[in-house]
Amino acid sequence: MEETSRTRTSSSPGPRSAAVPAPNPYAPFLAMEQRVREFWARENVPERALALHPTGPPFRFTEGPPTANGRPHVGHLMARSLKDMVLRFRRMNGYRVVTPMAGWDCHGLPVEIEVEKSHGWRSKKQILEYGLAKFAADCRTNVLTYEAIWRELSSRMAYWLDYSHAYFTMSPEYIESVWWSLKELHGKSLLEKGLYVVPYCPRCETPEASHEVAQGYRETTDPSVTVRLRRTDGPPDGPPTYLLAWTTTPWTLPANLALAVGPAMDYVVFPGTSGERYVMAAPAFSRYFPEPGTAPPIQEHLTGADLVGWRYEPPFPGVTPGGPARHRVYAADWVSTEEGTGIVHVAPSFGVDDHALGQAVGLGAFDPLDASGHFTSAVPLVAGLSFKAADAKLLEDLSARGLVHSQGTYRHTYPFCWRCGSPLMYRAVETWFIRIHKLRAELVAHNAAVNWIPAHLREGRFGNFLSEAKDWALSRNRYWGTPLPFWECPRGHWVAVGSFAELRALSPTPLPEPFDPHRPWVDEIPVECPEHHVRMTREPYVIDVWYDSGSAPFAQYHYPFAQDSPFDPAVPLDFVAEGLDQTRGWFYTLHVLATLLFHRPAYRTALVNGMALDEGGLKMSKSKRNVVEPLELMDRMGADAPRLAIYLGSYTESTRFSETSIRLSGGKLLTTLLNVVEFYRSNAALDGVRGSENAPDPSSPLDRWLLSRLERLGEVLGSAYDASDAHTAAQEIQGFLEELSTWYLRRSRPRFWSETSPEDKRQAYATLSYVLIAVSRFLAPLAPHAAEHVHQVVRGDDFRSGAPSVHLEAWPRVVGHRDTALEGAMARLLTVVEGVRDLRMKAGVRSRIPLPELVIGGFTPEERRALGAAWPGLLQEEANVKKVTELTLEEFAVRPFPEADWVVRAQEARLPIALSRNPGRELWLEGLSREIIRRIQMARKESGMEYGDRVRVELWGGVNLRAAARAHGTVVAEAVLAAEIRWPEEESPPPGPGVHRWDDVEGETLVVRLEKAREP
RNA sequence: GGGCCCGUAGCUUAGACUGGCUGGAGCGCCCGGCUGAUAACCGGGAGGUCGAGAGUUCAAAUCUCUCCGGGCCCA
Repeated sequence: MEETSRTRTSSSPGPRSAAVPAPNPYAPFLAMEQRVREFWARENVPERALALHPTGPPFRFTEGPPTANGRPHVGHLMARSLKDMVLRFRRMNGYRVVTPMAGWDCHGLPVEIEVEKSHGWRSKKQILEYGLAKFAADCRTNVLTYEAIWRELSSRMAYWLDYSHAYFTMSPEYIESVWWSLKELHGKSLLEKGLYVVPYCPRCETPEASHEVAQGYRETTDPSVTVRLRRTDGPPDGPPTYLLAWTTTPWTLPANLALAVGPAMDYVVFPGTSGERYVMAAPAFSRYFPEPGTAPPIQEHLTGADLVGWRYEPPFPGVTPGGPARHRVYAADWVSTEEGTGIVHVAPSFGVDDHALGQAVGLGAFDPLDASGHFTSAVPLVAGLSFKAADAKLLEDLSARGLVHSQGTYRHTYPFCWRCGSPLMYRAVETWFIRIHKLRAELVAHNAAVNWIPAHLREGRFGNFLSEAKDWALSRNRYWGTPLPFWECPRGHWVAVGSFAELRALSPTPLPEPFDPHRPWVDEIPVECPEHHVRMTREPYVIDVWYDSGSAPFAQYHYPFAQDSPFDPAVPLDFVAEGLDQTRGWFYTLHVLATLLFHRPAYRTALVNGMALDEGGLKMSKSKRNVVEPLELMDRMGADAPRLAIYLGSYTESTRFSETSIRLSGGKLLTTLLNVVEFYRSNAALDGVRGSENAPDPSSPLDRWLLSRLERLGEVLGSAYDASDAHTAAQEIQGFLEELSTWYLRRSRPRFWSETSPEDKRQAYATLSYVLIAVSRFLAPLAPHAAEHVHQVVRGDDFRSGAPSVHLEAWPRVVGHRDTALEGAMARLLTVVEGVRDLRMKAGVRSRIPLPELVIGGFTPEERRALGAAWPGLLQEEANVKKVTELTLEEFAVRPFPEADWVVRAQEARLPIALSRNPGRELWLEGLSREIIRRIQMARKESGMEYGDRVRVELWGGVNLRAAARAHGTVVAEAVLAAEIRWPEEESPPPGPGVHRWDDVEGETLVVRLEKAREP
């Protein structure tokens, strides 16, 4: 890494990091990725990769469209890393990904609100004043605000998507497909218009769907009030009796039309301070009067059924219209006593249960609010006030009239508009509904076939949501969206239009060319009823944007209108992946539409990542200033380190994101890999070797072990990737690289420098290059840049023009290198190696000094056979001993090892070892010669010599050092590439450049002076 | 209030479905070593009430229940 990175860093900083001159520890990553990206761009690798295997089996995929006017965050980095992993693996295995098309979610409130903000508007009315045509144009412009950033995110992290054919949910073709689907649903009688109580945003003046509401729950404090309502049909001479009702929405009290009680529940009657009588549920009584001494006496016990039919005076008499059924007590099974008084205030316009009760007993509706949630003149006291703002004034008035029994505040979670933040209200409005509940059973059945990752979602979060699937409130009283394609005839029926051709046929005038189906233009088309030949009007709504994105699998292809659509209505997608927040978002709408339209599951596999948290495990939010910007992260660390960190971590759970954690996981793996490759590159360059991907057949046990280990890795990876399990894949690769680097390579290093065993050297190169090329493919789905780097460097193509890319290569085939016996035996050998290190430390003899003999006992004949003839040599080098003696367990047990000469490690009963501890003068001198080598190497490095430079060396030292150098002069000269080694006569060296001095080399002083030798 | 997920060493995690050796590894830390990958490598060590408690069992990190803490979702 060192040399190459030094020359490359100058060109590496991206546009954002250019301002920060501080040295970046990830410069090697950045430099590597920069070169790779340039290569990809020059060779059009992404385009070619996406076009691979045009006739291969399809792997069906749909990219979930991000909202095009929002910025990407780290969560998208997670989801996209996972998607990329799966798609790359499939491509490597001959599949045709259908299709890696990017997509944009273009419609809806997010866009409208952005445009409203840009104009500084405060209400929906201002949109109309501005003009719908201009507004739609503004929305269209706003949609792609962040397109460039999204493209950069994809490109920078190497998530290869086809952006040039991206689908837009606002395109006429897309909308036409959505219209087709709506007509289908209409044909199946799954669409219905009616009065439904829905979550309603008064600021946006539109209902929201349950999956939208799910985005916006927040903790909030509301007033909590208990009102007393006087019974009007009691005995005329008795004291007044009051029913106590509790609410946290005082603004709904003017709309009160009834009270509800639990018919089987117990109620008590107790006296007030002025002789009046109160009624509430028995469990509530003990909550209202927790101190036994202060509770009033209970005068009477009643059941709920006793109360049913009572009449009472409404909280706002004269304001709320009366009626024969109104302002009476009804029985309801949903009344609870856990909160409030067990007597529930019923406002049919503002609650699901209230509405249902009103329908059942004929209460009708009374809704004193206008579309924006402001009181109309129906309630003069608060006319013009918004519903929340009216709370205080209404309470004041109730209090003045003596109707407030008690009040306080109530802390609870309450839904707010997921886009504009206004508190929502539950409100009966006229809306179009998809009657999902009718198909609940089918929804649940199809879910059973989905391979959820993690699996618990099937029965858990997603399954629960399905089993109580609510009808889908589809219409929105807004402007920038797919218009609802239903036209109403004045004669009282309506016509669903499923295509532009149908619209054309119903219109006496030709459609404009080109036709934009958005509002207002769609509403300018005159449409005639085919039966009655009168002008029809379109239902004035647009539809929920989530319906748009849920339509992506077919609408992105303009199905069923396009001639060459790859969409097959009978077949689910093979794969989708998004964050956990989409469980009730996109995953849900995909599932619902697939079931309703095609009667099949939407996808076979759904991979769901957890949420991205900050370093301390907290949710990222702008206000906490703990948001990690994915592009900034990659500018600093590159893409592969964060990607690997994602895979290595437990991404199906919430995951912490920080530079530190990424450095320690993904960065570490990457460093190990790059170091191994750099070792290979620098040596191969010196030896003029080019990597080969032909399967080698080496004789060294180390090589054969590595090949076997590689093949085992391939097997595990194959099944892990096949199961979309990036975590296992990444951890396996990490483990393999660790063993490759710290065992195989450490032990094999001398083989690459050998000038005496050319065949062994050739085999080492052949093995290592073969393995690294395989690793580059194993790694390609996870770390696309690093994989390409390895591929280019090891094959010797080195990014030249026309060089093949790893991302156009196939998954490696199994060639039969597996040798489990060898793997087992090597593991045993490793325990011996560790044992020798331990013994050397106990003996106090450093590794550099050779020792005469290592005795081991207990290798089985099978293990010996598996390791082959060469293994004692392996051990000899690793242990730095002159002789390895093999004994059986029995022989080892009876052989004496006197402590003066031996250190023994016998506790490993099945593999005992003994090491002779006294080197003797000859071996000690040999060790000393290696001390000299090491010092000269350090001097070489400090002097900035290149690996291949030949040098002239002058040495000064004591008698032992001289003796060592005399005995091993040739070895020393070879090792340090010395053209000449001299021991000058002068007592001490002249001062000057290239002089290095050590004062304690085994007790003597060593001085080295170096200079570069002239080329011979 | 309900549902789902998570909790293993300072950090990242394996083991949990299918109970069984002394709960394994990497990073970090301490001691020592090594030096043609060097912000690398090797040996040794300290560090764990497996969130807590109860139950089932010859045996529980693992199965069951309760509780605590965190996250997400719902009402």
